Amino acid sequence: MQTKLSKAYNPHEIEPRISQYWQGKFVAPHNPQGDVFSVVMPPPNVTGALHMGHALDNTLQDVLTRWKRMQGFAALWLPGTDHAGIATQIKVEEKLREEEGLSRHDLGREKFLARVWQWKEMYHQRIVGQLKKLGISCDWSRERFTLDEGCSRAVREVFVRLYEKGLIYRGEYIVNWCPRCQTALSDIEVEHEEKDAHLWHIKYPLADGSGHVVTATTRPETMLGDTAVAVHPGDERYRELVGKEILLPVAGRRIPIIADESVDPEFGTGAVKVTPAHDPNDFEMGRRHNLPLVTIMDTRGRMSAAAGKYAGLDRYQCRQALLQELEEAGLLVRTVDHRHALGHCDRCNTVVEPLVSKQWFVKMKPLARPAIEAVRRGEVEFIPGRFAKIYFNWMENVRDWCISRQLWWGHRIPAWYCKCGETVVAVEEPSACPRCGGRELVQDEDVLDTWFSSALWPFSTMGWPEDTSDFRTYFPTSVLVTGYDIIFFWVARMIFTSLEFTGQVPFKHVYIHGLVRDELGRKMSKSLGNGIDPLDVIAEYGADTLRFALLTGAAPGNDIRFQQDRVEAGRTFANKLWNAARFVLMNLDGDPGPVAAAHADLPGRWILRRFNETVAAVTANLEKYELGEAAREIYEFIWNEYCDWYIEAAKLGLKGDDTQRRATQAILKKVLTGALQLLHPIMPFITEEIWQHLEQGSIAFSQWPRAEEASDGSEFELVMELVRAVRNIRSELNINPGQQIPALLYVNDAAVYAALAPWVCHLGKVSELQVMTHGEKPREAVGRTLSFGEVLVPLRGVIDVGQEIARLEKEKKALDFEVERIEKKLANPGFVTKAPPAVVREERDKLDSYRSKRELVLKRLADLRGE
RNA sequence: GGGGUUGUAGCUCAGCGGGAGAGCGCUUGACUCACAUUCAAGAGGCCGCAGGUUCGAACCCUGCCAGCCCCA
Repeated sequence: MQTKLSKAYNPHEIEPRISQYWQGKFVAPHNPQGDVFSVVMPPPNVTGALHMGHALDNTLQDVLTRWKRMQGFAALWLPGTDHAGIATQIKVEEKLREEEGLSRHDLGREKFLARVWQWKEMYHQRIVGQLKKLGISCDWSRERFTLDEGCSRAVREVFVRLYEKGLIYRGEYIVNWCPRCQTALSDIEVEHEEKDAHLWHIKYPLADGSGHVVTATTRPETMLGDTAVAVHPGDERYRELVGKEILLPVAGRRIPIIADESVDPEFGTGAVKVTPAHDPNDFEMGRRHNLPLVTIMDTRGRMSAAAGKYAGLDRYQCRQALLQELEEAGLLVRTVDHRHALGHCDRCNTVVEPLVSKQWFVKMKPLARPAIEAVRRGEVEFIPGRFAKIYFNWMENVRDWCISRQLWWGHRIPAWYCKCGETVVAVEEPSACPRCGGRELVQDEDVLDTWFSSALWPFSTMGWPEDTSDFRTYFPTSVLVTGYDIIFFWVARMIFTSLEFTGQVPFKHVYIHGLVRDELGRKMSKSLGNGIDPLDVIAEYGADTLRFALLTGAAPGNDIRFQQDRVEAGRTFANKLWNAARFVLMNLDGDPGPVAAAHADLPGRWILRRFNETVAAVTANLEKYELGEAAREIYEFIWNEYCDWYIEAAKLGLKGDDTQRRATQAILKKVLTGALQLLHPIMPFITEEIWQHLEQGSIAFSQWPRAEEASDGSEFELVMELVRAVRNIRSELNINPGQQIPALLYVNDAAVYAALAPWVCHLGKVSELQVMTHGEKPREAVGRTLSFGEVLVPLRGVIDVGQEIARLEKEKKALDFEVERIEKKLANPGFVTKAPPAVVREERDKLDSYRSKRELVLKRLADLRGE
């Protein structure tokens, strides 16, 4: 036998070759005519390798992009990577410490940055290689990096403009500080974790010696920085004491008792110590009451000189020592178990310390308002829609964004300070101070939050602030595809920066997906060691299979469990398709030409109709971003209809005369190539490979199939019903699938059904199908009631009439139930008058069908019982 | 405390107003000339619980129970 394809599907032979073939083919047109589709890739961090989440995210984008490209859109998918400030810096610092025992300070800023660039080059290469293995069709000629020249220019431009508008400011505020990373963090970089802890009740004596107040705190060590004690103004217990003074134990300072609405009288004792320099709420309270800031901790979480004798101790050591001293002094009233949330650095998991320091902030309220409205008006649409609620919830309560980081790896803040006290904020380094003319300007040491540059990604990558043709053509983008975990970090920020600087939304749709979890539903993480490397899966099963596994069986926005079973299902599907193609190729001799509708046989007409219905269904699902449903739809068509029914039926057509043979070949080919096209966005490699055995050029640039009006072919469904009935009987009688059996078909119109006989005999392994309208029915036969008649398989000697009677009894009971159910429904006047006429008609048809089936069953029962 | 989300076949999940579905697993039979990574037949579900809306509810609404997530 001569075949053009190997017997089993082998992705490892195909995928690298096809990858090579695609090289450079997905460059988006410059200045295109017609409709445009554009996507910017959420840039992976250059910290390390890609994980399953990236595989999912990029698969989704690739499906959309390939589909739109095939639909004839000028499609741009712009790739890139993110410098990932703090994450990357930590990695390089770790490496430096492990391999050379050096800190970044040992190297100095310049040399350290050179190392980070080396790291970046290496990991960037790796990431690009991984993305290519996934088979994604992005435009590598337009690849960007958040720290490249263009993006950096955009960052400075945005910073300067916001500063000039008063939307960026610098000031001393309390921020989240990571004592390990030695930098400020924004609110959302802090992860809250519930932990069992204690609430300590501490006696604070009044300065006039007339008594004391008991305060409750979870952080006794900060009492050294207390500058007040606060109670609720309406709290009768303490009314008399407001305005008096406390003599702060240990520190020996006098501090006032104040009244503030923010104190919860129900919490603890109703009196709280106020430490404006070490607690965000207290900081606010301190501003309201003009309390001084007493900072008693340094940036490493150690007690500072202001902590007196406790100076130099770690914050937790200090806590223990201080509690002991209070205990001994009889000031520790009681210790209560208490559960509360503690903030942790999302990069290194160290407990974050609220600290007062000078940082840069973005004023959020004025920027958030238009961003909320744009989503409310539907200019940006979240898919699924529920994620808009999450967005609103955050945006409406957003606080100012701390954007400075005490790191080296990132965009240096474009602010310069002069000895005269002047601050210059500019896109380019100023040569002299505009106020005093001094030339010794020093640039701010800090860099910007990574997300500051990410926020500009959809337009900075298109060339903004220049008015480039890409920017004019491809911005705003069509859709952003990303996970729900970064709606706040990224999506929200892109929307407001884009509205502020381009006057347009950055994307029309936001397609949100879930997280990829492990087989047990746990988050994949390094510490658990349960991560599955997408490259391992590709190495074993191929990228198509991985993509298929990620797409199927998941609803938009929901988390996915990554299951081995699903991957294997993908592989068997690929193999199935491969072998279907193999069959077709084996049975084509040259190009069969276009389908001649007039010569299409019954199965041919049927599969053409089903193909067109599938085109419509797959396309409609893709329009709705129901990618998993689209995948399921094409999967079922290929496997259950094309392979299981049409190919089997076509074997008969191929044995016919030249006309029949040619017509069958044409349909086999047309439906296969069409199905390949529908599947191509999902499984690009295998479809490209098979396509090239059948057609010219690349499937990636072929035209997406259109649903055409096709001949009906629905009588083939009668064949299918009949064949299933025969197989069913065969199974009941334990007859081998290979053995031919005779069958008798009783129907109203013999001529119509006699035409179906060849297909029934072929597919059902029926030796002879006798079609009749009346006549004696053999007693020793097993039957099935059909929607259009009755089929009997007569086998003298093998058949137990008693068993057949029992089976018929059972069937009668089931039909009685159905008939009764529908009769009741139709007897209900409410149903007949209020339900849509089509539904009522359907029910009537069903009733007729059940009744006539029951009739047949009853008659057969009577016959067998000899009544 | 606020917001979100999930509860459907043994497992993992689709479906989300008019006759309960898929993959895997399980049972039975078959090496049928594209494919045993296969084919055929089958077993298996008060669609979390209780109310409500509706001619009709697994699907919409409310409450409850159980789980998960985010924010404070």
